[in-house]
Amino acid sequence: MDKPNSEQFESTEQRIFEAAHELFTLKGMAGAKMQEIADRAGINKALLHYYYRSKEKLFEAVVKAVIRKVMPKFLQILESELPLLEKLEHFVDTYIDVIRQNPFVPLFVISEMNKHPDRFFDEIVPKDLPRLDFFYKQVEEAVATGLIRPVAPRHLVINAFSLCVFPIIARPMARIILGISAEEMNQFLDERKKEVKSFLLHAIRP
Amino acid sequence: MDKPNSEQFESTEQRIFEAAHELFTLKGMAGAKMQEIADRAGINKALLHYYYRSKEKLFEAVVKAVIRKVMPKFLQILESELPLLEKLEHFVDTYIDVIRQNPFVPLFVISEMNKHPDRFFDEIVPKDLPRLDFFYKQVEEAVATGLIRPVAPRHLVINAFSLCVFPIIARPMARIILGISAEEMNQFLDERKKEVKSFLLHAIRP
DNA sequence: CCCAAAATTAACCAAACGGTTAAATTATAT
DNA sequence: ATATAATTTAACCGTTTGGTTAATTTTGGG
Repeated sequence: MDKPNSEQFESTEQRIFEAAHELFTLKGMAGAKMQEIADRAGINKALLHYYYRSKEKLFEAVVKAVIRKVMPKFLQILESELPLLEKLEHFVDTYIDVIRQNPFVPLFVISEMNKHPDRFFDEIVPKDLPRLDFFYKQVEEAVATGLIRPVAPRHLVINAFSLCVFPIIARPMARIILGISAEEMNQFLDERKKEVKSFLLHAIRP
Repeated sequence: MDKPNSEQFESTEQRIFEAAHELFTLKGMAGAKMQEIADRAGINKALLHYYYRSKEKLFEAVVKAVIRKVMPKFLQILESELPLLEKLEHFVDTYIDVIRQNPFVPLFVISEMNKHPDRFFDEIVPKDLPRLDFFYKQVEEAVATGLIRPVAPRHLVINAFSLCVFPIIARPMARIILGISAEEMNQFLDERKKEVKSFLLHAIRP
């Protein structure tokens, strides 16, 4: 007999993980309840403890997976072989796209990192994260050849991240600051890729 | 007889509010517990319900006070009579200062706004928030006179906010991205005011 | 000094929570 | 087919949580 359930093709463990991912990113560790996760996964609550021993373990699994998947992705763009200006444009385009598709993930990561900084540095963040050595060198060379004005490479990185991430994760706050409707806000975010690229490149031109 | 307690000069209601403010901003609504708040305020748990009827009411009181105090402050800087470029520098200086002194408040506001957007727009955000009409006009004039290159005023506002706020609220994440120690991160944030001002002004120069 | 109102507390309660257990069901290999 | 292991469930347990109650203490005005 077939089960009456809908998603037959993922394993129970996967279903649990996805439900947990959804609710943890939406409500945080304390806000998401085990029963809720079980309901969303369409299984009994005891199964959560069968596959993941405790709430903390389940939470850690989600956080670890998110970080290990997302973090290297963007550092790799910065470490790629593209010319500096193209690279910055590519970074903005792909980063804004991904964050708009998963708007809750970055805020979740930032929040939980602030609540338990030690855990992250000790256990969760992968030790083999790409360093930005190549990118830094590239910036210094661009400064030396006069392609761009003198800028501190580390600040450039953080500025690029800030301009991409913040308006999306702080979307309701931005709406209030600008005093615009939800539709206007959507339009505003649609303009962002172009505006951020322009802003970044103008900021570093010689 | 004097009470053995330390802060004699604030009312009980104030003490409760401050304890709640501290714990809510630190742990969020779900993460902060009523007993914890009572302990920190040095009073019996029932007093929380005596002064504020429920956890939600207490939470709302804190959120409302924070927003009503912080939000107009910065919009007013943008609406002040200063010349545009000085105004932007002043904005960056004061904003970065305030956020570094209360690093958890903006993340708290952003998080809770994302969790309950409706409540904020309906109940919490003051209806008389300053509009940025004067600032927008000022930017357009500066563009017309050639003081700055053509920029979309609303994007300029959000860019300024992003560059100031994000590195501070995402401090642990920034540390990981940059791969630097806690002390280096402090130094990095110390450099921020100068760097952001420079970055902003270079980005909009003609 | 007295008394009514306000402030504060200890004890308690029901619901929600994370977690466990033992039994039942399903899958797997022989 | 059958025995064994893996999976799933219903029922339960102790603790924590937000909230209440009734009694006690403190306060302030007449």
